[in-house]
Amino acid sequence: MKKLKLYNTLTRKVEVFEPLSPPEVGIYVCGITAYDSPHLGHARSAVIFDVLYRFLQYLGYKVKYVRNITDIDDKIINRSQKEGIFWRDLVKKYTEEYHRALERLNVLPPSVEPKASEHIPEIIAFIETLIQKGFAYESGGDVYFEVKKFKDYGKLSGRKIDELISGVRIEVSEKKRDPLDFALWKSAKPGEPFWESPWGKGRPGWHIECSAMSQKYLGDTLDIHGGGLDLIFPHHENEIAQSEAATGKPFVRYFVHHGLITVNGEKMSKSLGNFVTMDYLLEKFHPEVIRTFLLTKHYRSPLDYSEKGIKDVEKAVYRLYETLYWCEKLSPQKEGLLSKKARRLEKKLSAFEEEFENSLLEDLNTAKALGHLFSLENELYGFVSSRPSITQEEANLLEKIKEVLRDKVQKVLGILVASPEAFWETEREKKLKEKGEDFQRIEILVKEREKARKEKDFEKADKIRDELESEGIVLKDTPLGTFWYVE
RNA sequence: GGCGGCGUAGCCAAGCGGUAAGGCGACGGCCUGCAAAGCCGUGAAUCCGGGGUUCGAAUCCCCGCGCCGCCUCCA
Repeated sequence: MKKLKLYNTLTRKVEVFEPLSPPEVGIYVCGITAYDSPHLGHARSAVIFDVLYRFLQYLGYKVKYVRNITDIDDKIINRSQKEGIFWRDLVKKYTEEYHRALERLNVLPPSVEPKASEHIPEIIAFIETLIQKGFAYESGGDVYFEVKKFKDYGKLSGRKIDELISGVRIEVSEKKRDPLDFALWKSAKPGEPFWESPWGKGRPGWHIECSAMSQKYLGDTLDIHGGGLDLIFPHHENEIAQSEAATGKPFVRYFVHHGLITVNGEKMSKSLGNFVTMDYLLEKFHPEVIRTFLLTKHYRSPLDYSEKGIKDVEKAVYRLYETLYWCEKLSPQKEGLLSKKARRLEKKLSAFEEEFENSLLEDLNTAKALGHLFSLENELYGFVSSRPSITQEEANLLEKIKEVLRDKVQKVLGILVASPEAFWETEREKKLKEKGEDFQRIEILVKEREKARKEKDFEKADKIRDELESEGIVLKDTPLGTFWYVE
């Protein structure tokens, strides 16, 4: 089996990935807290780990992928009280919105998607273990984890306990023995949702659910634990403390953290108000364009969002689909071997097969993999757009290319999954609708112009072309006919 | 202040010690009824600045400058 290299936040190095018991791999990823609409950042997280999930399977691993949903916490309670909605209804609404967006982005569902509220017994049992082992204490209906008792605290984020103590920004509570201690269980105030527990009515703290649920579904030691960079501290640090204190075993072998989406260089977030919701983006751009955009940069780097950035990627994706469109249209009409150009294409294809895989093996370098894809596409486009007919051998080559695209690009990157016909149909209609244009009318004009050109009525043909151009419609005449798209 | 990261062509972005992928855009020639597209080709004397290590550095080390993230909920 080929070896994947992954950057491990625990060691701050790129390491060869060796699961605990191959070919099984257990992955746990922090999903969302369902209290508001998902934005591009949430989508990036889901898409990155989706590619990891797919690629590990491609390499031959048997992957169990767990991605949780936090469905009970302070933000959810606040929001539901503010809006006067039952908290479960609020969670349902945003979870559905999240799922809808991911489905359109062709993100595979995880093996399990556990919710905190459905694992209260496991969470309570976990907390009881921590109390028994002396790592946690009850205080006025709350339960806290005593950070000082866990000597490895800070090993993930590179923080030292003494330095953290001087930090004054941590919420101080008289119930805590130490400001660093964090809540495992919070007692319910009147009107708040609650569950019965040995410490009275209350709800779990945020960090404990991941320790309890990951253990339930994946065991004491996870092969991979993922999430955004912003979760390193305190969330993942606290998870390590809880889980290792409870089991005495290493919690995670590889911590994988991705970079955040920025806008003008600043983190996209609710508090800055600079976020774009997935509903908005999906309305505006084809899901594959968004997915491709999210893969154009290495997962650990920040990705700056701008509409221009997505537009650039859209053009590249358009070309990909135009190429595929012509591929479908070409059929063998003559005997014969490969032309010089086709031979070059053949070479490019075998280079691509190797490079594509190598790129992903190197710490999941999707940006590089896409680079190779575009390079192959360039050669393909040149071949396909310049000839009205091909030979049988050349047709076989095209079939081979399509097969490679299916096996690699579709399967692992999760893009180029639409049929070219369908892609262009939805894309043209959507863009025309935005402009208030009628699809049929454009189709008729394009056909009329083609007819006029055949009859050498160039005056009429040019008039139509000018008219369409002024409406933002781009025409491309090729040996196979006229192709058009909306800018 | 502590910890971490980033700075590569007009814009986006790979590159991780062996002589600068790819995308968007630009330019020249060919092709074309004319454009677009296509074809062929051009484009970073050089990787924020300055030192150092090395036969060799965008890549490693040191010092600056600039930007960002985390240290509080956050993908």
